[in-house]
Amino acid sequence: MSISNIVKERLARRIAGEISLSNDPGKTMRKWREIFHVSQVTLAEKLGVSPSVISDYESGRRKSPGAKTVKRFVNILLTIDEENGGQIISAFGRLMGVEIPTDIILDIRDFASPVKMDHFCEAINAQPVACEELLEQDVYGYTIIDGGLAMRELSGEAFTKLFEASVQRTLIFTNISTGRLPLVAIRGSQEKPSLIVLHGVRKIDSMVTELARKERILLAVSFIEDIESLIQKLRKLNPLT
Amino acid sequence: MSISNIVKERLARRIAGEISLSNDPGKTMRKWREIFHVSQVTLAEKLGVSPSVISDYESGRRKSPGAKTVKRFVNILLTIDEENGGQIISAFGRLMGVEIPTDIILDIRDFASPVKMDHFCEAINAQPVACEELLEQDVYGYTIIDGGLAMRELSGEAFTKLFEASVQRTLIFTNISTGRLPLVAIRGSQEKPSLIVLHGVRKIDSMVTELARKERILLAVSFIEDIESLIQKLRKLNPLT
DNA sequence: TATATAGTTCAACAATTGCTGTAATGAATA
DNA sequence: TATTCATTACAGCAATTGTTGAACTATATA
Repeated sequence: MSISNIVKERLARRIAGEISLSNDPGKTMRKWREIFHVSQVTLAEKLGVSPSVISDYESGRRKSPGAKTVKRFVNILLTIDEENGGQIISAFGRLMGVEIPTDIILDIRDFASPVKMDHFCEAINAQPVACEELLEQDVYGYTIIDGGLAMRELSGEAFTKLFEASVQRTLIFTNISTGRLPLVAIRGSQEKPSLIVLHGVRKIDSMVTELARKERILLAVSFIEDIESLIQKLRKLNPLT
Repeated sequence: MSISNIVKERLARRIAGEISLSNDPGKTMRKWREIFHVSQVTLAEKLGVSPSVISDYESGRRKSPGAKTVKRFVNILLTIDEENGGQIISAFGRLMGVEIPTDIILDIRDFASPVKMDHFCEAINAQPVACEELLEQDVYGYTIIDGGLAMRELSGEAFTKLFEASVQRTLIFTNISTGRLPLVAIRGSQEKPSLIVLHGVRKIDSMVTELARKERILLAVSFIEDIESLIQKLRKLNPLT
């Protein structure tokens, strides 16, 4: 069994588990479909059903998909990703050594080609607040984290793993008040993200900007309205085709 | 969120995932019900349904349980275990740091009170082949591993974790040919099981017995017919009540 | 502005689930 | 051996799923 197959199976189990245990399985299915950047139409095609089926699930008209449906759904998503080179599977693979609950990950993506940090920040209405001199450099992907959940559930070890998986990438923390915790956690990490974006901060802390400067990480604060728009804007940035 | 709650949620996700992705969800449900030592009648009671419902799933008359059913099923199993002190949850918790696929674990149990190794061996028709002088000592539980799967899927790190989680317990490897790999993997581990049972070995290797002697682990070979009987016999050993 | 593309909503209907209750089987034990 | 206890098997019924297909709403884009 190849390493990527192991990652694939673990990811499959996690997605299936998350759907089955969700209070709103349809919403969770949508989340995963969107993480895999598959349209309802394409998904329906591959499943051999009409698009309305997918919509009915996601909108909650069908509330409790059967095990068979969940299985087919998960397998198709993973197959589609494999056909496209397995980018999403491998992005998750990097996070797998330590068990990071998938529900803290709101989105994850590798770019088709590098994106300049200033372009990235612009896209999500983010103001740099430390290490602005790095704005010309590139990032190769991003991970959006539910900061509140992460604060509560992630161990130090898991944080380290998250940073290691984010080299040359952007880490976006939503749902946080000051941004202290992630920046304290990062202190002294060997491997770390190139760009950290905070979203939903109430007040920007001088301690936080100082830490970012010490670690030489470009820190930015996004003023985009809500998390939904944040995800949408980034999806449109540098698509595969 | 307490540590045991995190373990509980991870375990829930895994079980739910395993059921949904299984080719035979009913069979997987039965497996987990049995690991938690719950009868169909008790489970049905807690779920507020008739026992035939459980039977219909497990026998395959209902082939594809809905997400809601899976969720209720998993939650009830975990709740029942919590009411009994959470022994199974914590047994799995010890295995959680490294992601060990749950399907390599055929059964896992902590005893209500210590069991002498010779009594343990007798119950499963096992002949000691190394360190027989330890037969008077106690074990506090056991884990049955699908050896074939473990060989193929477990990393060295995961093996170490498995041994660490098995201190003062018995590790039973089924489905193996020589038993070399687990005993090589154990070499030099700080923490290790007290008793290793091999089941299904074709020929017993002098290298294997030597390794066991060096590590001072009682090694035994079980001649019980099949894995099913092995599981059954052990279930009857030193039950909770 | 026409024309894709993505998604929603819903009527309709067969198949299956989710459930009860009862009868039957089997195994363990007083 | 009679009596539990655990499980199976199944008839039967309401609710829901799984499915199609058509009509409809956005939102881009040529």
